[in-house]
Amino acid sequence: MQSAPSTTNVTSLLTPGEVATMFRVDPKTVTRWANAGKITAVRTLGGHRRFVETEIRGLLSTVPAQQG
Amino acid sequence: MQSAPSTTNVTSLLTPGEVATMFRVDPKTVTRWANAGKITAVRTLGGHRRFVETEIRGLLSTVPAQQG
DNA sequence: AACGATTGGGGTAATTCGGGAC
DNA sequence: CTTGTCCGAATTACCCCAATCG
Repeated sequence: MQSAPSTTNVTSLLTPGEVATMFRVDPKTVTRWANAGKITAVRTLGGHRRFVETEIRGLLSTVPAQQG
Repeated sequence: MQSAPSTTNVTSLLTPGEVATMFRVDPKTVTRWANAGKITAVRTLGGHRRFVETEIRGLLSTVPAQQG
């Protein structure tokens, strides 16, 4: 149980394209998931979406074997 | 371009149709293999399956040795 | 202010899912 | 025992173009 800092939040955000690549789907599909509330989306000031890496990786279950 | 996050999972995934074409079988058959646990399947948030390319390639040929 | 690339939104075709039977 | 096809429904992919991102 490591306590994180207070004011600094080191949350890695992924772009729709990144998430789309991880799931092998179209970026538009990731947008659909966000609209459906299936994934948490952080909106930029311009309206673009950013996704929490930890959440995405958590959704990417089954832990496929590492290539190599 | 955004960036090249090293933390991003670089696992290549294939669609049922892709795997079906590689094995020269019906996509439905690939689904049966996944249901039987014969192959690892990663599900999208919509329920569609994605298969690990390395796993499929390994199944296609037991030993991907160099071939004339 | 300008540039290249990505994203968002809407709409339609293609693919995939799930079950049951032969 | 395994595979391919049928049906209905859901999900996904690709088309357009304007806006946003870095």
